[in-house]
Amino acid sequence: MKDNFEVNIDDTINSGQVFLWKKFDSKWYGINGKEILILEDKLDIKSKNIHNFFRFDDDFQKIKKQLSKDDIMKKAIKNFPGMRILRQDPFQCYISFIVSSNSNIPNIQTRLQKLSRKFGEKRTIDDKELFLFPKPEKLANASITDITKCGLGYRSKYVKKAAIAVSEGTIDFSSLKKQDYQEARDSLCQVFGIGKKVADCILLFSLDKLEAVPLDRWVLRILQKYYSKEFQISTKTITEKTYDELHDKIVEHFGKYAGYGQQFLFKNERESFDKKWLG
DNA sequence: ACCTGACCTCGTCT
DNA sequence: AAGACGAGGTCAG
Repeated sequence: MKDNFEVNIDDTINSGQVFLWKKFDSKWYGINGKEILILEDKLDIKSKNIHNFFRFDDDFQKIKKQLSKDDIMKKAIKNFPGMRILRQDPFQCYISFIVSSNSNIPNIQTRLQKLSRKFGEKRTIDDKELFLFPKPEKLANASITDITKCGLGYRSKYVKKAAIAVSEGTIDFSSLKKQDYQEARDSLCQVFGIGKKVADCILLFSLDKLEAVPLDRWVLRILQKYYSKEFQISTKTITEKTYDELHDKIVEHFGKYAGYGQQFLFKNERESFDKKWLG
């Protein structure tokens, strides 16, 4: 029996992994692909969807214990002990992070909301109008002009091409899940608009690759601030090469659940700067 | 191989 | 109130 009470829903949703969530009164309403999830203060872990989404199949205590290699990480875990990594719908996750590049959370959220409203199916639940995430075919057939209307800017062509790759079967998420981390990442990086960072987000948040560690501006800043000796960080900008070198060092230090670790550090640091989450 | 600049858009700050 | 700034990167040269 897993510790349902230990999950902190607010911290989990507001940790930059999901964007299509909104709180009405005390309930969270969220879109996960073609599902709508509604969360109250207690999670119904008997629900297959909830069990899967919150990764109750992970041994969370063991993961936290394995990650606790140093004081910085211990403190981050202690501050947000109920934050989990979610297992998202892969296509939604894939598009979400393609759209995230060179942007911020409020902007990402707006873009995804507009995309869903324009291209997703409408559902009415509890008097609320919600839109499912668009299907791959729908985005693949959309015009660049219409996608651009959702505020994606130069990312519009990334989204269209990426959606085509999925609808044509060039990208197949169930195969990627079966591949190992490196192999799956290489496949994702073939897609126009996906670099290593975005690939790592997709792998960690939807394809069960817990050793994926997205190295973004924040994580870099965190590593420079607290781990500069540990990981011998010299450069300020991430290049193709330094990305992989750093990643290897991180996995070596934190182990195979390093992705969870990244999430704790990210959440902890951003909270200390009082950055905005979902609005 | 590496490095640098450009890039759409929008919320936020001044 | 208008204008500048920068944000969970990626691509092209």
